[in-house]
Amino acid sequence: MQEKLRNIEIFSSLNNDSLNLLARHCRLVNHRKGTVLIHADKVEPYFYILESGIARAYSDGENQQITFWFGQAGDVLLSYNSYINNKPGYENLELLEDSSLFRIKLLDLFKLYDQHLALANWGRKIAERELIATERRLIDRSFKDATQRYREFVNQQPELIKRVALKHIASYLGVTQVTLSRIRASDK
Amino acid sequence: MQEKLRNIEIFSSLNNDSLNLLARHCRLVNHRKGTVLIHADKVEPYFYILESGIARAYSDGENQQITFWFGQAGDVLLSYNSYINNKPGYENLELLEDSSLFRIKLLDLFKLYDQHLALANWGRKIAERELIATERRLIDRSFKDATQRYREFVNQQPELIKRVALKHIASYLGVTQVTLSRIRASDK
DNA sequence: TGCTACATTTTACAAATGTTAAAAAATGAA
DNA sequence: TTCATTTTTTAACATTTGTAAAATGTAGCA
Repeated sequence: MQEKLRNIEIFSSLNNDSLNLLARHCRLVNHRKGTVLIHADKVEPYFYILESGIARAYSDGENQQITFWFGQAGDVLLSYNSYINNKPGYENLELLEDSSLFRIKLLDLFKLYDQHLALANWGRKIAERELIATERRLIDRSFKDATQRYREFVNQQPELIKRVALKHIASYLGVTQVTLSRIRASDK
Repeated sequence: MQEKLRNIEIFSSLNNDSLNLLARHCRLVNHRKGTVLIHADKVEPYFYILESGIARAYSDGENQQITFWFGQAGDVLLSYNSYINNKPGYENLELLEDSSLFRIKLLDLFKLYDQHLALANWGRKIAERELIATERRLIDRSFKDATQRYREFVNQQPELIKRVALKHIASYLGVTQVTLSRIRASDK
């Protein structure tokens, strides 16, 4: 198992001992496109690391769903809200393609955090990294208009543009699908 | 020092030993309103915990500044980008009132993270908590219009409304000051 | 092939927000 | 207080984005 994990960027800061500890609790599972791995209205017992495939995190509103995160191979799929507050939250996690994932029990992760310094710091860095990315997106909503945000998304996430439905990308960028269509039309 | 720290909510999960370790590196400093404690174009050597006063984090654009975070007594003032990537970033931190703050050298914090399990987990939880708050704000930008965002801000942050200039609150909410004025006018 | 469901684009119109400039109000210092 | 500065509001107009509905495109399947 640890050979497979070793290839994933997010584990590169871990030495072999720490990685083995994680790997011991790790199981490789497959799920089909459309599977909702994490439900907003439940406290889910697992977190995942994408081995292959694409996922999105979304939040349900009255009339719409907002996609606020995309995950690709190597990314951690984790409902931070349910995991920190031990309560159902606002995050759903859905697979947008048939995927294979490493699955780990959250209880095991917590135990590792409480026993193993390197893993606690690894978990800290994952959250910090995600925080910076989210903060930047929030700032970009103010600094950049929808057209700029779309163009940068195209440049920075060429894989996602190819493989993800535009309706999801529209809500990720903070506009309606109609607006996204207009942007794309004027970009030709 | 640790008696003072003990009163701060963010330290409540730490036992006395851990808190003492932190307190040993902690110095209480005072700064005047308007002081920029952390500059986006520098790698700053300290992080702070607000003892009293109010602060904002902002990012500079060509024609405007975006305020993306407010801090009040008990909050951690930290440039995550500079601290994670060890590079200048996008975050400025300015005091909006005369303030007193606990100041700690980031190098000391890093050492503590690498040596002390409880503190590493403490740092992890701070980042995770901040991540959830930021994620929610990003989602709210899509789900709620400016009027709703303003009203919720008023309800949830009554202190900030009283003490912070509206121009900063406008940019925090993701609208121009003119729009915020209109919302306030129609709310009477 | 033709049917079905779903995704995307287009259109026309409405609503929200931005821009610019100026006036009014509030703040702070001498 | 008075003056100068800054903040906030108001106004008029431009632009962007949203909404709803129809048209078109696409993929899978019987």
